[in-house]
Amino acid sequence: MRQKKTVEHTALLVLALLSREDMYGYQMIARLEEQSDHTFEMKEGTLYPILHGLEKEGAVRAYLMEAPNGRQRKYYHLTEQGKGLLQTEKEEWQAYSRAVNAVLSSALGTA
Amino acid sequence: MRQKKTVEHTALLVLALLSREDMYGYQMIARLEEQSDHTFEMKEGTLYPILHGLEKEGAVRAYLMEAPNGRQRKYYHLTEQGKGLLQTEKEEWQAYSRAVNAVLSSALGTA
DNA sequence: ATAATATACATCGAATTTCGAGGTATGTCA
DNA sequence: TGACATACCTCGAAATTCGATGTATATTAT
Repeated sequence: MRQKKTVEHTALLVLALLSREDMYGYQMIARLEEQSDHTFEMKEGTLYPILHGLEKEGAVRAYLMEAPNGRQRKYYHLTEQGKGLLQTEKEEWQAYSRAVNAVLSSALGTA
Repeated sequence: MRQKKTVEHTALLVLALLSREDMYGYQMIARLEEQSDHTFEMKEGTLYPILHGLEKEGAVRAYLMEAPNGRQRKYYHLTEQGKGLLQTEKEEWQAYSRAVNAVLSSALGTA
């Protein structure tokens, strides 16, 4: 049904992660898993296209950096525009979440 | 990324509505809109296929009833099996919601 | 009386989102 | 040297929702 645009919460999660620090893809998957207590297991086939989309929109900026061991990593940085997007999507999530809970709380006690 | 099965919360909303009383399709759309403070605007093209699916699964049972004005309506009743499904999906939603909030709360203050 | 609107059901193709499977390459460890 | 983890990527398939469209009946306005 989705309110206006989308309940595409995956991008929201990525933006939230990047608001703390620059990160690379593989790292995001791991962070999401720990921070969500193993509820989220985002797949690479989901994440990479999202990152590319956010980059195209100007919400993130990518740069290559070498890890201490010599491996090449692609870090993503949240732009000012991305911060705005995060704010918007966060509010959308809160409205969505509030609405689901409102419907649920009027449901009869399934424990 | 979805935890195990699905974040298909639409069925959850329908099941929650039916836990209170039997309802017909058109009524559900209206109830969802008011109970969610206009956040949800479920479309008929979304709802009817879901109802048919839930019926095939045995979560709801349909019956025809004539409205006081003579119009024919198709009411849906939540079965015992449907109550079990509601319970399961409710728990899934709670885990999902908790996880999103956990990631968000560790994000930097976007107001 | 008639036209417009609201109610009420339904289906179908298109768009969006996510996954699963597969591919490439490099670093580490047995 | 082979196995495994890290790290990036793409593509087709599956799932979900919407928009459009169709049918039919009741209500309201003209």
